[in-house]
This record gives sequence, C-alpha cells and structure tokens, in this order.
Amino acid sequence: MTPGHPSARRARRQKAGDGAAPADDAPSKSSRTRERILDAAAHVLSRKGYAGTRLGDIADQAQLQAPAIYYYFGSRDELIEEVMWTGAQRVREHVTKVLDELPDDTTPVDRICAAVEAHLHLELELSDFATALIRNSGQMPEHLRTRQLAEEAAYGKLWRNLFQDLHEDGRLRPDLDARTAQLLVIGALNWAAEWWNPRRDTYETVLRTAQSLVRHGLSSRSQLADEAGDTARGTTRRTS
Amino acid sequence: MTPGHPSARRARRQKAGDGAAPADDAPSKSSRTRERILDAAAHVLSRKGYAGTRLGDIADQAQLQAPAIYYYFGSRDELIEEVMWTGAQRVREHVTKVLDELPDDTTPVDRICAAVEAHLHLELELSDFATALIRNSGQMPEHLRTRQLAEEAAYGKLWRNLFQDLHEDGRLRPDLDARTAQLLVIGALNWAAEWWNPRRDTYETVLRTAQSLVRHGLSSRSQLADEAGDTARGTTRRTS
DNA sequence: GTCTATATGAGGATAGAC
DNA sequence: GTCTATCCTCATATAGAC
Repeated sequence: MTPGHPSARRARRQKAGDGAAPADDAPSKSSRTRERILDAAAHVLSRKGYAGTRLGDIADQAQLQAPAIYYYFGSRDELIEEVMWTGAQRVREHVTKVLDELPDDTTPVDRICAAVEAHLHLELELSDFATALIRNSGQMPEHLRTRQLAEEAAYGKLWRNLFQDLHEDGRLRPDLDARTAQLLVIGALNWAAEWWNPRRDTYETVLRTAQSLVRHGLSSRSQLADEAGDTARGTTRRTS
Repeated sequence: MTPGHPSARRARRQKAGDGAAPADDAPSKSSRTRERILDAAAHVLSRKGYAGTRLGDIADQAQLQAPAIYYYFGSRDELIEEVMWTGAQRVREHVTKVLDELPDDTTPVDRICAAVEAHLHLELELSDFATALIRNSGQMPEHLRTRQLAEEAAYGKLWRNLFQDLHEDGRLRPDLDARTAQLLVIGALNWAAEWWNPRRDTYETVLRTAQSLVRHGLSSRSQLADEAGDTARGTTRRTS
C-alpha cells in the first residue's frame, strides 16, 4: 500500500542501480544492507512461511532493528514478494545461460542433462530462496505472485522446449507424456532442496544419480553406452 | 497446554473409537463433526500455512463457529498436529497394505511400481493432507512433529527396503546411489500434488508416465520388453 | 454441543529523535 | 540510515448462556 512511500521509492532506485551495473564499481555503498535483508528474509520465509514471517525475525537475522527495513522496502509484503521472485528469477537466468553456452550440436538428452545440472546446482546453492519458493508458492496471496508466475511460465516454457526437442528427435520413449514427465523431473529436482544434506551425500552423488535417472528414464534408444563413463560428472563438455 | 483439558480428553476418546471400529455400526453420531473439522483444517493448512491457519477459517470451512472446535480438540496446535500426522499415516498404511497383498513372486521392480501407484493414488486422493504436509513440514515447531517424524521414518524404511531388494537382485543400475534415487523418486511423486490438475491430465496419464520413468530410470537389465503393454495400468496384477 | 462476548497478547507500521 | 516509543489491528482462548 501507499505506493508513493518515500522509502519505497528510494529503495527502488537503489535496486535498479544494483541490477543494471554489471561490474561497474564495487558492490557499491553499504546498500549491501539491502542484500542482507533480502537474504535474511529468504531464510526466515523458508522456515516460518508467509504468515509466520516476522519483521523482527528478519531484522535479527540481518543484524538490525525492524523499522530499518522500511528504509529499503515499502512494506513486509513488498519484501516477501521480492524474495519469491528473486529465487525463481535467478534459477531461470542461470539455466538459460548454461544452455546458451552449449555447443550447437549438443543432443537433446545432453541438453536436458545440462539443464538438470544447472537447476540442481543453483537450487542447492540458493537453498533458502528455493525452499522459500517451494513451500510458499501455494500459500501466498495472489496479488503478490504476478512477477513470480511470469518467471515460472517462462521457465516452464524453457523446459517444455527441451522436451519437445527430445520428442521431435524420436528419443522420448513413446509411453511417456511429455508434459507430465517434465513436471515429474522438475519435481524430483525441486524436492532435493528439502532433503539434501551435504554432510551425508556429496553434491556429485546427487547430480550423478539425478542425471542418470533422467537420461535412462526419458530416452528410448540408448545412445547410452558411449556416455556411460561420462554421466558421472558434468555433461556440459564433450558431445562429439 | 492444559493437558487435562476436558474437551481434549473427550475428543481423544471419540477418536480412538472411530479408529478402532472397522465397520461396526454407522460412522457413529454427529461426531463426524470431528472429521469435518479435520478435513477443514487440512484444507486451510495447505493453503495458508502453519502460522496463517486461523481457527475462524477452519470453522467457516467446517460450517460452525470457532469456539466449537475446542470441544473436539484441546488447542489449535493439537488440531494441526493431527492433520500433519494423519496425512503421513494414511499414505503409509495404504502403501503397506498394497505391498502386502502382492503375490510373493512379484519382482522388485514391479513392487516398486506398485508402491508408486499406491503412493500417487492416495496422495492425489488426500491432496489437502498431502500438500499440507509437503508445504508445512519444514515450518512446524519441532514439538509438534514427533508423531509425524516417526511415520516418515517408518515410511522411509519401507521404501528403502524396496530399493534394497532391487539392488540385491542386481537390477539397480550401478551408477545410481540407492538412497538418493529413492528420495528423487518420492520427491517427484510428492510434487505431483502441487501441479496435478485432473481437468488437464488424467490420473492414468500421470501414473503411466511416473511408472515408466521409474522403471526405466532405475533398472539395469530390461525385463522391460514383456511388460511394455502392462505398465499402462496397475502393476498389482500379473507377475507370472 | 454450539453459540456470543471478551480478556489478552503479538506483530505491522509510523513518528520522530539522533 | 538506524534507532526507541507507540498505536492499532486481529486472532487465540476462555467464560458462560442456551
């Protein structure tokens, strides 16, 4: 509410600055405070949920007092909305970038495996944002979800294209429904943020298992033999 | 709080009665009100989260006034705890039952496919309980999670045994980590409650795709050819 | 068994000092 | 930029009528 709120306006200006400048000067002023608040909010949101997220808890985590938050964000809802959007946005940007950098002759299966790696990597990296998103998507008031839904639509389309390519290549096993398979795969990956414990399984193990499951689960003809030793680590490399 | 609370005691007695009697007499008195409240609580909890669940909303959904809830449950927390536990409990019971009824000579892969079917079926059936569980597991105060954690441990062990059998049969592809694969599979299934829309995909489509993905994703040697036409529907039948 | 009325407390948001 | 003090709203839980 109160759209003309002075602190909100100021905050928005700062944010635009951060986002636009690629690597101009240093992360700039002590306006890294904004980042601290955002990270803190993701942390609390993932653990307490939308309704349970107290400005006081966020402030504790960010090492300042609650009213200071209003200097950077117009309201509690505005802050939470940005957490949800940021998580979705960063994952999509990262996966997009990785796919763009793949050689043109990369096969559809390998592209999917690369996407699996990119998704998993960033999701586990940004686990507070990821779990905040996962747990609260269905619990947010609709009007706070517009940006997030746009992100997710775009991200869904990206995956849909990957599966489409696989299908057109005749490599998608015919008893699979493409859309359903895609949602099941993404679900398996998303869920990983809920259970992954770095002290129990290495990231490599999770990645290798996920990629193998996807590769063999999806594709009909096995171009699998010659990849056998390769699936262990990143698929971003050779494709010849 | 207030453990000796009269209404709580009364409520517990009624519940025990409901649970014990298999099909004795009718669902008994208007104490089906308790079920209505429980269902309503699952509905609200899944959409608003632990902290956002208001007794008033539950009351609206159950078609009574908020204070009436205290006749059946000792407190808000007690009610919520029971929702979380009920979801986990019913799924485990159902899957256990289905597995127990399988012929003794059922192969490990087929047993896993049967478990996939049972899990998916009950999860989509009880979607309010399922999504309540999924979204709020990480957001509940620890002291409300004891029963639920016990359920989940038992359920995890059940799946672990399924994968163990597959492994000992030499059918688990060697590049897979059993525990990780299991968590990824369950994750894919759990997530389905988040996106499944009966008006878009039939239950059959989801089930068939999930089973196929799991079967081909997990197993090394293909005993797949002779099952091809069978994976479409339940796997509970033939195994000869 | 279910209601109306109310005591009590927690948390978002603002004003204004520094 | 960040703090202290304060207002106001709203939800749990209880008391007690019907």
